[in-house]
Formats: sequence, C-alpha cells, structure tokens
Amino acid sequence: MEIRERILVAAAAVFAEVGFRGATTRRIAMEAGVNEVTLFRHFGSKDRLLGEAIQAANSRPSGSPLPERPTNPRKELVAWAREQMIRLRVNRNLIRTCMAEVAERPEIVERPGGQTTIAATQLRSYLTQLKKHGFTTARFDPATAAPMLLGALFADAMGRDVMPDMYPNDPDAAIRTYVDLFLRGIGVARPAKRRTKEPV
Amino acid sequence: MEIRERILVAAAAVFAEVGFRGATTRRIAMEAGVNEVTLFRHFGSKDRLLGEAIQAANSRPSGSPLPERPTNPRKELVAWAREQMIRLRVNRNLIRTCMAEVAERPEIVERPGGQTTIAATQLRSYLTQLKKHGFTTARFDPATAAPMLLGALFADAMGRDVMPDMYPNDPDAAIRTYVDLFLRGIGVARPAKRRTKEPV
DNA sequence: AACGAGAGCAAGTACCTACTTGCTTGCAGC
DNA sequence: GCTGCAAGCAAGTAGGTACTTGCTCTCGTT
Repeated sequence: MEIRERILVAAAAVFAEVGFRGATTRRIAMEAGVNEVTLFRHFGSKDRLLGEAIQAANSRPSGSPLPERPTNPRKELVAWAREQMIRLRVNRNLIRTCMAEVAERPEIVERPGGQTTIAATQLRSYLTQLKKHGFTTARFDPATAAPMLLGALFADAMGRDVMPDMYPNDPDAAIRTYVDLFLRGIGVARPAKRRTKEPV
Repeated sequence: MEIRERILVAAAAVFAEVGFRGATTRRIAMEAGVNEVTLFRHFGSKDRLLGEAIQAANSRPSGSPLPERPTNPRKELVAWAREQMIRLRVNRNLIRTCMAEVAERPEIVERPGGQTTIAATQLRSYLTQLKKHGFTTARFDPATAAPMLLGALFADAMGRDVMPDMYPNDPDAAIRTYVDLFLRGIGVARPAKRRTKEPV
C-alpha cells in the first residue's frame, strides 16, 4: 500500500474513533506508521487530510442492489437488508462521529448519508415494482415507506451496542423481523410467494 | 436560577454541540455567564462537571406513557410517537454526541438510551395488551417488534437534518406513516377501530 | 558514482487548555 | 462596623497541539 493511501486509511480510522479534535496529527502518524511531518508533506494541513480521508471512507462501494424485477420479496429484501446492515455496522463509528460533528464542520466532515440515500432510492424503486407487479394492492407511498425499514436498520446498527436492552434478539433475527413486519405493513403477505409461482 | 444549575445547563449545551474536547472550560464559563474559576470551585474538574451535566440532561422526564388498556391503537400510538419524537428531537444533538463519545469515555458520557429503553418497555407492554384484547391475531413478538417502530422514529429524529433526501415527507406525516405501516405489520387493521366501537 | 526525491528525526514556534493561586469585591448576617 | 462566604479578575503553570525548519539517510534513476 502506498504511503499516501496508508495515511488516509489511518486518518479515517482515528477520526471515527475519537473525532476531529481527538485525531491529533501525532496519533494519525503513529497509526499510519509514518513520521508526523510526512502528513504535512502530503496533505498540507490537518483539515485537508481529514477532509479527504472522510470522503474516501464514505465512498466505499455499497453492496448489491435490489433486483429490478421482484420475484421473491422476502428473500430479496432479507438478503439486501443483510448487506445494508453489514455496511452500516462496518462504518458504525465513522457514521456516528460524522453525525455528531457535521454541524460544526460542514466543509470537512461529509454528511454521512450518501450510501444510505442510494439505498433509499433502491428500496423506493423496488417497492414501486412490487406494486406494479401485483405483489400488493395496499395503499402506500414507496417514497415515504422506505424510511421505515431503512430507519429500523439504521437505528439497529447505530444503537444496538449502546442500547442493548432495546434489542432482545440477535442481529440477524432482528433483520428478518424488520423485513417481515415491513412486508406485512405494505400489504405483501407471505403467501405472495405462492402467487408468483402459480402462473409458471 | 442558581449558579450551579446554570453551569450544568451550559455545560450540557456546549457538550451537545462540540463534544467533550470542544467543551473547553472557558467556553462553558462564558455560556453560563460565570468566571472560569467558578467551574472548578463548584465541580473540581472538567470530568466531574461534564459527567454531572450529561447525567442531568439525560434524566429529563419522558412524556406520557401509553395507556394500559388499548382502546384506539392508531390514535394512541400516533400521540405517543409524537411525544417520543419531540423528546428525541429536543435532545438530538446531545444524543448524537453521546453516541459518538460513549465508547471513548464510558464513565463520563452516559449511555444515551435510558429514556429510549423506557419507551421500548412501554411499547412492548402496549403491544402485549393489543394481543390480549384481540386487536390482532397475527403472530409477532412484542419485544422484537417494538424496536421496529422505535428505530424508525429514532433514525428520523437523528438523521433527518443530515440525510434530507431520505425523508421526502414532513415530520408529522412521517410519524403517521410509520405508525400505520407498523400497525398493519403487526396485524392491527384500520377497521380495528370499528370493532371496538360496536360493543358499545 | 552522482543526483534527486521522499521519508525520518529532532528541535522548535506559537497557540491552546485544564487548572491553580493570590487578590479584590460585594453581600449577608451578626 | 466587622466577619465570613462566594464570586470575579488576572496572572501563571504544566502539558498538549498543528505545524515548521534544518539536517540526514535511503533508494531509484541516469
């Protein structure tokens, strides 16, 4: 790995753990295994370094999208939700720190919602397709329903470790519960699976 | 207001905005309108001051509980969710900052979930009563379903300002959407209202 | 071998922070 | 009026931080 890349990764990791002020250049240098002055040779200032590091960390590719044509809503949504949850958990500290610091430093700390907005768009489209292909006839707006499932996943990922009493079941069981409740909430019943198989 | 109280309120406000390190004793003193040395005369150290301030701020009374006996689930849940949302929004910065900093400073920064755990317990009981009184015959576990609604509310309160693209409707409409989807998800249909009225 | 680039090392600068110390002032109670 | 208490003010201490500067070393290229 190139030194510059190593510095960026170290800076994002330290920031995620101890925030902007706690991410001293000394600490970042140690984490990256370089001399402190090297940070300034590559990036000029702490602001620039952390701005780039946070942006790079928030740009990691998201997982597989939902299929354009739904065939098995529960299976597809559970699989997708699992990937979203992994992404959220892996980035939990970074997301939490960005949320806490974005108001104070909008030019440096990127809004943490980029990937989540992409997920919301995907889910919205998927829900629209569910309606279009007759998996549900219930009345709901995909755009306003999507935040329900995403919100539950987000809160679980961000809060489970600090609010353990609120989450009595294990993480994967929780995902299945959220998806099941959500699908029923939007009128997609379990037997929907049989309905798609019959025309075949 | 007494000086000591003024200091605690100021300390919590500054912490919520700029975190532990950013909450310099100079800044807290200015916010409280006292001399910096007064902080130390009352609290001895910055750690002690912020520990007490955060605890006091996190101990604000929560809103009205859900009724022990459900009569109108939608109405009752919407009203309750509104109150939860107000609480979460008022404390948004504090909660976000506590979540970001609790891992680094567990003795000082209180886990932010006290009131939320109380809410989860209330909702759990309420859902149990819904089942008991026949508002739903669907299969779901109140303990694992509660985090779905609470999570959506929590994520909305914590994330709406930093992830506006994810929330297309206004906050109150969103609350009603979450409650509607949730009730349907646990098998409480809208007509449940008529069912409770007929015996009268 | 010579040169240039990049990184390490050490020392230093200017500023910031939690906290201390000595003194002064204002107010309440006797 | 006198005393004690609480708070303000100013100066200071010891440690920390982003950043700079001057020098040295290593490695790759010509």
